[in-house]
Amino acid sequence: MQTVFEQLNERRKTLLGLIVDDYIQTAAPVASQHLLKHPELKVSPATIRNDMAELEDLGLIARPHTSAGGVPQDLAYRFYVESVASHTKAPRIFQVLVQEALHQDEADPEAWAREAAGVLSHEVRNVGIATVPRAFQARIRHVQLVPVRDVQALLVLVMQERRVRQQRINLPQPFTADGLIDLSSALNAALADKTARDVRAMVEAHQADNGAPRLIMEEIVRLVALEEEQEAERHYVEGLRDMLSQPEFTSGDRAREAVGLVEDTDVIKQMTADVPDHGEVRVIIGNENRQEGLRHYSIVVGRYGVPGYASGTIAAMGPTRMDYARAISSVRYLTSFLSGLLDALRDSPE
Amino acid sequence: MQTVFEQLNERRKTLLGLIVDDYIQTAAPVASQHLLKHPELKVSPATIRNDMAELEDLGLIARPHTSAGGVPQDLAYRFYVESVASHTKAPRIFQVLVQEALHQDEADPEAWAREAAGVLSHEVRNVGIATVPRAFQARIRHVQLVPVRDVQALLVLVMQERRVRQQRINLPQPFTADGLIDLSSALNAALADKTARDVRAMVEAHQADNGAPRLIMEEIVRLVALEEEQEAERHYVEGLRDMLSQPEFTSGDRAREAVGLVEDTDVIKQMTADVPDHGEVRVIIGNENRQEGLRHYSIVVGRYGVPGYASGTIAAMGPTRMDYARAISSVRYLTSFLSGLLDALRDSPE
DNA sequence: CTTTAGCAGTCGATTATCGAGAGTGCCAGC
DNA sequence: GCTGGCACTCTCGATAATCGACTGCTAAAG
Repeated sequence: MQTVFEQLNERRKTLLGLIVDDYIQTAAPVASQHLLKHPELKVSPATIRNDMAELEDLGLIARPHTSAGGVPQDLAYRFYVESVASHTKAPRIFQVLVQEALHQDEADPEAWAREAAGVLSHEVRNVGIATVPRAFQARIRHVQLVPVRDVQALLVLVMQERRVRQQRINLPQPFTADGLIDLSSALNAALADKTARDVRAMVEAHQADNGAPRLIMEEIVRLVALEEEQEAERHYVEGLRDMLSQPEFTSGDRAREAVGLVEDTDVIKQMTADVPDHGEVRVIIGNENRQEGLRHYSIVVGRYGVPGYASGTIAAMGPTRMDYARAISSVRYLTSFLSGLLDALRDSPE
Repeated sequence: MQTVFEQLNERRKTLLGLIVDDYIQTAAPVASQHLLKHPELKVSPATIRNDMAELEDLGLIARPHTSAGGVPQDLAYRFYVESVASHTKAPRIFQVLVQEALHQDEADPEAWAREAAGVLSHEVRNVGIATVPRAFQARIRHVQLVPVRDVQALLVLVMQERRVRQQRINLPQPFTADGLIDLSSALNAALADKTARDVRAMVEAHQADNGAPRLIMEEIVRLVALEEEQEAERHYVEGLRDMLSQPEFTSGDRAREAVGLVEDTDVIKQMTADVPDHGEVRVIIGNENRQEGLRHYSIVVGRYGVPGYASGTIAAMGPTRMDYARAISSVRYLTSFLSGLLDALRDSPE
């Protein structure tokens, strides 16, 4: 793949970059005459036409019809992302915006994710997605049973990285409020700092036991396991409206298709399932997507978090003709900023 | 307004009903010849044309152009809703569907709302909206402080109708886990069965006090008050995709407009703000909407709940040409079913 | 071998025209 | 008040024509 780009001389590389730039901005096939406006190109339109014919042969651009301008193909975007877009920095204004949006909810990772998705979608004028950070190995920090009624209680789990998970459970026998508090204390002593695996081992060690504690511990195992599973990732999706204002969605059919994709939680979940390492930003362009339906979309996805502790995902989704420079820099900035927040959360006093 | 309908003789009334019926199904202007298929009308097409001219004069139907069929206006839908649509019963299949969907989450009003919105949207092939039930006068059932870290805790409030509200709060001084449990017990003893007003009075009575308890109680007041306020209603919105499959949204612009409306939480909140009494179902048609943007939409909204105890809202939203009979019967069935669930929740053993 | 100039040719988009078909409005008669 | 009949109107789809934008190619120059 890389060899394709190596076949290009310098002029053709800059030409390709300019074509992608133009197309990203105008959404219209780029004509050779139009490219003359760029001062970098000190050649005649005929030369440009020759070069474009070459780019077409290499599969980098295509033409909607015989006498039309060039439209970048997935491969051209890949080139653009590798050579141009990755070196951009997020604009200062965006940085300030992020800081203001996220410093409001001091220590609430759930709110961070929501805000991040919103800010990102606005910035890239496409869909923004963020998952709530999830622990690598979920460890229990605190357990509490809150009475709801005598045979039902609310099980509140506070995880090591301060995420809170709650679940109503039915009790096998009535409990008084005091009884539950005692039970909570006992559970706490036994379970603090334990992982799902630990708890499961404890449950199995006491096969003979039954009654309330066992039932509750099984529920705890289930919740902690959920915490560890990919499927359980809570995510926020914002800015469908922004994406639909892009010219590729003027047709009603395309717009409807996009709504279907975004409303389908499976699609979103898969999108955030296979993410790069911390700090890295991955760009998935058009056909590189595994999912059929995303063939005309690109995704810029990054992971934030603290290695070995907790991590979440930030992604921008839009048509393949999206502003990669902006998307990549925005996602990168958001991941590093959120990582900082998470890190501070971890280091904060016990 | 009622007088307009009184000017119509029986035949014209059934004619109007049939026109609305047809238009709801086909989304195309209804021609006089097409109406002949209905056996109820034992007259010639010419007579029908005369009658339709009359309906047009009264503003009940309009024609897109001089030689086109009739399109019902808001007023005609109003007539249709009053005279026809209100008497329909929800089909058995739908009832079973609702029962299955809602019996899964035994005693979780939050989940009920989510499921209800989804089921409704599917049934009416439009957007379904449901709010989580909210107490009339929020009463505290139980208070619990769960340690998160030494200067931060999770305040969990269980309300009288078993809704759970949680909020992280910062503590003015470090607390141990045991200290928080003691504090929780004290708070519980003092606050069980109290309303926001009660708590506020207690706070004011102890002006001199300060420190943790006072701070926490102020937070409790805020939360309980939120519980009582309209703005705090959590709601679920489902089925945008279904609505966009309606023919009025084939144009990209219309589709985009709809997405904007649904993504705008303000619009949804206003929609569920002014609701009818328990058991009643209100239909708001086109221009009857207060909000400019909803001029071409209708909303079928109902309240469920137990009077004097708690209530929530169920609504279907779609283009004015929506299946009112189906929407009204579905909303009515859902409200009564959810009311039953809530009632059972209240009567359940302490 | 690369670049340039010029020109013919291609294709999409827009506009115009036309005919068919659907459906109404109205008039005259029952 | 209802009906039959007929002329008129308007939309919709197909076809054709024109315009303009751009390219591809060829041949000459660097």
